[in-house]
Amino acid sequence: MADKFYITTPLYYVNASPHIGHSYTNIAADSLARHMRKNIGGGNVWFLTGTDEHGQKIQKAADEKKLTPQEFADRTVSQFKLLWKELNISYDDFIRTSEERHVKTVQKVLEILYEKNDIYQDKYEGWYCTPCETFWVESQVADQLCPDCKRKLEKISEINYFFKLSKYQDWLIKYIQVHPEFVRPQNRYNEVLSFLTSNKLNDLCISRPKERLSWGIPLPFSSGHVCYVWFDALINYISAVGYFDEKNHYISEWWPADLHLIGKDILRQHAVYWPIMLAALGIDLPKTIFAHGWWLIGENKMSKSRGNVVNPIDMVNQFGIDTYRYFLLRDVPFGLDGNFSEEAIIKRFNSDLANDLGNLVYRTLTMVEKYYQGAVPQQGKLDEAGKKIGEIIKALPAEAAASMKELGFSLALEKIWDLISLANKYIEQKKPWNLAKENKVDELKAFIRLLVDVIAAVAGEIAPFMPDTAASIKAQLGEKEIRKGKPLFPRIDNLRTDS
RNA sequence: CGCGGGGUGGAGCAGUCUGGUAGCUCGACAGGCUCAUAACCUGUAGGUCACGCGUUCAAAUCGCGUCCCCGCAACCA
Repeated sequence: MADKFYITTPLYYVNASPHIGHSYTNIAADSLARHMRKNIGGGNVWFLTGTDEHGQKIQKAADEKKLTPQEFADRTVSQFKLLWKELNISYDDFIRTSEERHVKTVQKVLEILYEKNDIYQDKYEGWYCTPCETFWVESQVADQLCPDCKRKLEKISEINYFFKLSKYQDWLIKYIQVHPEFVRPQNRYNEVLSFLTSNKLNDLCISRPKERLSWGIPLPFSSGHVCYVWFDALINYISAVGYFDEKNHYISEWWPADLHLIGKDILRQHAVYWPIMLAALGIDLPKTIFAHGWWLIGENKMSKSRGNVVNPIDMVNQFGIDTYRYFLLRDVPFGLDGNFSEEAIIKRFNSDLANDLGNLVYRTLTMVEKYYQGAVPQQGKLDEAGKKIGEIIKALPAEAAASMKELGFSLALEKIWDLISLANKYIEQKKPWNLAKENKVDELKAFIRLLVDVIAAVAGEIAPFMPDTAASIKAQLGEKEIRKGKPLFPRIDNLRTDS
């Protein structure tokens, strides 16, 4: 039974400011966390996010700004925290890989695996790509260029430590085969499985010599090395919510994670390295790793070099928090890539938020004011169409929950909007202004009350996605008397094309 | 023989696995209504489902082939 829900986002690398992609992951995670809190109780949900702060790139970036790596990281961390506040991200914990609790756990993990001989020392001779921080074996390299980035590789020879990924490859394949829910969506699952079955895993080099990199977690068994960032970073998921006891058993009230939410670019680390690390430690695996898609800017990939990176704060300032959250979760099915543009946001804003939702709330409350001086009437006898809407209201939470279970944010919102649209149609059908003229008192009362019930239900269901809007609607509905406010989403006038 | 995604009314997409009236949102046009944010409701137009061949009683959907588009340096969700 789902009596607890532990959800994580990736730890964001602090070498640059947050962008739309970071915000996408956290908004999705936040909506899910809020949804689950509603369903299983706030105390049963744990939502973790944080930052990944070690490694060469951070050290380099810090050097350029004449800061220590820690000072540099602190600056970016405050940007992330500010953004999460702006976006109403309700995380329960924020972990930084530079924190003591994390460092200690990583070192413990290293010790355990070293004692177990799953980490071994070897002389590494081969090719190293400094910008990528990646090792390559002879067979992968052509023309002394990095297979990934095509830049020149360095030939190096040094003592390093390796984690025995290869030992667990067959085990992992079997595990994934019998756990179809381990990686989602389906295409990513297929991708991982085919990668595992068609390649032989190399052991993972998990150390970096200190002379090359000092900004990292020191290996407990070698004073000359620090830990490779990915190996360090993944451990956050357990270092944040538990500890190892004297017998090296991992103790946690939250682990295993129910969901690791990630972007599609970091699937391999999460679906291959991480489960093997856990298996080697004798720790349960997370239930599901879900890799979502990317936002393309117009038709292009977002990239710093193209200079088309979208700043989430700008979007929030321009369109509002809830509009931004709604757009990201509604416009594209979770898992697929999407096209981001201001035009697309405006379109969604005007049609879904202003015309459908905002207008329904506004027109309904106006009728409550006009016909009942602001007092919401009692429920009454409904016609067939009205009864049907009543049933849909009752069924909506379960409908939305079913979609959310599959991380179908877009679908869940569609279902909510189906009700909104139905209500708008029903108004047209009942013509309340005629009921009022014809003095059909009971029918009008029951009708208006149904509309209010629709709005209340909608407010309840959109709360995980648009917390402020939901709160505003609830406030406007009031206790006994409504307190109508200004339109929730005043239309954005397209004619205004100033610069 | 590189890998992957895709080509469905003006735009964006669903449908393809499990063949059988081609659906949704936006846009356009017309009408209705007035409680409402020029909103809402109804209706209309618009598609040889990239192309060819094949399987089948029947193909957007299955098979084979062809063409075209996008991504595949780093940063990074």
